[in-house]
Amino acid sequence: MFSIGELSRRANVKVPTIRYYEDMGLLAAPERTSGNQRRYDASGLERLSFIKHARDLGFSIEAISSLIELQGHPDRSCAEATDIALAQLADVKSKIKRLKALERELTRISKSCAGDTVSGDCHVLASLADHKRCETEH
Amino acid sequence: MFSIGELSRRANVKVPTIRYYEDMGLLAAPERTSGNQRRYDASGLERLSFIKHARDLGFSIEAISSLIELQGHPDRSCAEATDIALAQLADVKSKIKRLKALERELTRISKSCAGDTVSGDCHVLASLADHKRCETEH
DNA sequence: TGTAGGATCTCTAGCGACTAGAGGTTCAAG
DNA sequence: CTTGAACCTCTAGTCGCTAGAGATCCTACA
Repeated sequence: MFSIGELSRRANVKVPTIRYYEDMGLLAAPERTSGNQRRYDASGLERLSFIKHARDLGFSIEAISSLIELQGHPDRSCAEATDIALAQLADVKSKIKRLKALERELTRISKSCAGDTVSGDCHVLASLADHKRCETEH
Repeated sequence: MFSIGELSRRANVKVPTIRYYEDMGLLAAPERTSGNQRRYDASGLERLSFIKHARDLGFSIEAISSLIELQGHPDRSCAEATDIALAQLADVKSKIKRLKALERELTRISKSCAGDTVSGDCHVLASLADHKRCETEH
């Protein structure tokens, strides 16, 4: 049995975040000492590590809720979990696509100025003012 | 002179967002009719288009504030604008890098399950539970 | 056993960049 | 002059935390 601070160190998740996950229903409310402090065991750490890993991979709290729900029903099809993971993958892919378009445009805009002019004649500002100067869609 | 709704259509920015930009000091408070409604001219549209384009490129409100400040002082060096653009580019690049790592991991995780098992034996859930199964850092 | 002080508790508010809604007023067309 | 769409301000909600206040608890050391 260990404290919330110890759990925080072991899972590498900040203390207020742990309490937030409990409020959100991701983490079961643990036992308390007579003085009302939380005391966790290995299963609490395991659960929190799951959440942390999923958050690191960009899953929303809601998606993680669904995944945890599924864990609690080992008889249900794993296709649901795969669906959630695939949706997350699609989301990541579309973000990458969009960011790459921005990268191209920002590279072009940044290069347009040698840095030796005054801002009244600045191509960076001009490029931002006028979308038509853009070479790709974004 | 046109209304906020007309400005919204022309710049493709929602009405409440325009008012929000005004509150944040990005957009100058425009003239008002005797009935207290906002009336914009071409310069308002130009300014809002600048803001919209910069937001689309991922610049923060704060960064846009700085850029607008610079526009107001055409004698100052354009190097500041370039710096802001380069910082934004660096941010975009690092986001791409991180998302690509996630993409690899999510692809692997998603593929690990054919979808015909029950969740008690689901590799997606197992992979999320155990970071050590990951092939790359993320 | 007393005490110091770090850890914990709950609660509220703030972040960024909006978005939604309530309840009221104004504008423009017919 | 009436109708109703568009406008006004204000507050609260979104997501996933994070920060702070003020109070209580736990533990190690003297």
